Amino acid sequence: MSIVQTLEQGVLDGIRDLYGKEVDAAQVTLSPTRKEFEGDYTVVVFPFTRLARKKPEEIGAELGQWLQDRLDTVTHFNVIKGFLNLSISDAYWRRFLEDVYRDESYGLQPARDERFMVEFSSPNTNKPLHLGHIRNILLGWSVSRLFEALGYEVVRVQIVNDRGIAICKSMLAWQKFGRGATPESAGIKGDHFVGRYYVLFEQKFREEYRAWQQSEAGQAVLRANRKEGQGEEDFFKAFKNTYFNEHSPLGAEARDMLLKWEAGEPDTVALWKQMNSWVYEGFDQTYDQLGVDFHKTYYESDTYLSGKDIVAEGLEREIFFRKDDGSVWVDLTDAKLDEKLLLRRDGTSVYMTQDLGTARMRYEDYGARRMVYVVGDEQNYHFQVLFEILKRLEEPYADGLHHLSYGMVDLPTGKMKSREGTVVDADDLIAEVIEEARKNSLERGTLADLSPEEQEAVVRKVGLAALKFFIVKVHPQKRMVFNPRESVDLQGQTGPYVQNAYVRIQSVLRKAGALNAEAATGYAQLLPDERDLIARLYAFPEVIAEAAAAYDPSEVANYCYDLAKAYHKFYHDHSILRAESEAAKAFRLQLSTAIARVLRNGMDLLGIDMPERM
RNA sequence: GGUCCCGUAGCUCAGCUGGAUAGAGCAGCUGACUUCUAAUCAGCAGGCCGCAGGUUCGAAUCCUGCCGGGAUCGCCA
Repeated sequence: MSIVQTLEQGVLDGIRDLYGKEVDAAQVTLSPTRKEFEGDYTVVVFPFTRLARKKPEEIGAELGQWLQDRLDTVTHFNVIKGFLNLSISDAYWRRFLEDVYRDESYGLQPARDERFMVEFSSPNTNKPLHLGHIRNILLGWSVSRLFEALGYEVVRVQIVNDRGIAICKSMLAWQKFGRGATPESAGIKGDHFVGRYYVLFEQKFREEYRAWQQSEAGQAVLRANRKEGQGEEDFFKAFKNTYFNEHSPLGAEARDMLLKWEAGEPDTVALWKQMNSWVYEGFDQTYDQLGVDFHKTYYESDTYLSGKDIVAEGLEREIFFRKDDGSVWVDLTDAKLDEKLLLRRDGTSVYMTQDLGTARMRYEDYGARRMVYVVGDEQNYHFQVLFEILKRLEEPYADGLHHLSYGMVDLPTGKMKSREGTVVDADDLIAEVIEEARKNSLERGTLADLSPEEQEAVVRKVGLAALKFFIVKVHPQKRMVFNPRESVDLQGQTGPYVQNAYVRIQSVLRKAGALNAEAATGYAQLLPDERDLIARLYAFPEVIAEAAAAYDPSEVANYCYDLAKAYHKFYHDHSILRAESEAAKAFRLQLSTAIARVLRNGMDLLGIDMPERM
């Protein structure tokens, strides 16, 4: 039984014994004692005043004495107002520390035979990854690591939107204007290369549209369709889609391309494969830079027709219904959701149809009864509906679905807008943070004796830590402001700050030589700072469990930061290698080793690597 | 307009299953490196926790209403 459980149980027993009353475990508030008071854990006794009919101070004193008398782990206590502060014995803490010291994988639960799927990233193939994807990827990766830490077998998947009109635009632009160029010939990363043609298409299309607006045909449409009081510019802005679909030669070509693709026309399919393969090469490089990978990639070109069988099945079971025009719907008004279209009247699927199909497909592939979708919060409603439908279909995994919804990433100047060119490119950003780390490292000169390759590895770890920590420390649900200047900061509440605590420990350990763990046993009287550090280590597994339960990596990030901060202070205030005794030195080395391990394991859950030096 | 999310220091964020005097970082000012990596530490200053009610021994935290910002609302994904 853990110390927290022991104390909780002790309080329940104590109340029963002292006052003859039963207390619900939920009424016991047990929290780490605040720094300014003496003690390790604090019980709030206010809730017991009513049933004991005594003053809080009195109850605190009686309960404290009761616990001290009966529990070996509680050595003394003090009562301030309604707060009972309990002190845990040094022996207990020392034993616990030894356990952590010996356990390489402290905090990680043993494997259990249960699969857990996490879907994240899920890019389109018409443009490179950007800052928004980075938040998505980091969240998805961390959550998958969190559940691995709980012992699940996690399957990481992405679903790539590789089809549709967007990629056809790129294909068409390349065909018309590319002159056979390749990423190699152009010296550009594949995803950026293809992205350029998408942009080029949009540019050519805009030119075409503008010319049309001035033409007789365009002006005639304007005269016939403009609304009362609508300016010419406003009209054409609103008319853009219609123009693309009904008037534009380029639009016609792009749609024609899509039809050919759907018909499986060999040349079109070959071109499509070629361009997408360029994109995937580019994505893989970016994923590699970020240190993430997937077990399985699903392609929409394989899945976009799926789900129709589920719709038919739902119709038969009268979970769905058909309207007079032939379209198929589900009525979720009794779950405070709307009616939702599942199949168009021409029998073609919509996004929801496809998602139903892929959900079942993935269950058939992996049998995961729990599944997390990491998708931006603009799709909250979509997932509410999707999950509700799957429940009504009584899919076996329906109760294990979760939409990890996250807020948009804004810039200090406002929203990212592709049209205004303010989108922060993922590759550029990664290069930038690494460059910043490199500059700082050179100034310090601490890596001078390492080989260029080793230096580079450190600089990469530091730069990426800055970027990743900056993003992952924020609660997913919140919109966040990404300040590029602050994201490359290496000081303060940052990834490198946490790394630095680890590096300091490694440096001390290198100088210490072989550790005589036996000697630590002689260190009887722990300092308050040492007790505080051990108690923090003690909380680690619980932090992981809570972060996983809340699908919230930021809890781990904040924990790591707090631990690193506490250690930095300890390091500053107390000498380790020149401790007052051999026992103290051995103990502090042991403590430092354990802290380094938890920092490394914790940051690993966030996808952040620790350098040995920096 | 309906529904959902957010609102804490100048800025970026913790704290939210109710508990002690609301915490960090950045920015500003002051100090600490011949001593284990100063990417560090210590200090100063900075707050009607959006507003107003309610519940409670106790509210940043729970409930209601309002204000401000954002997302979304049947054939885009």
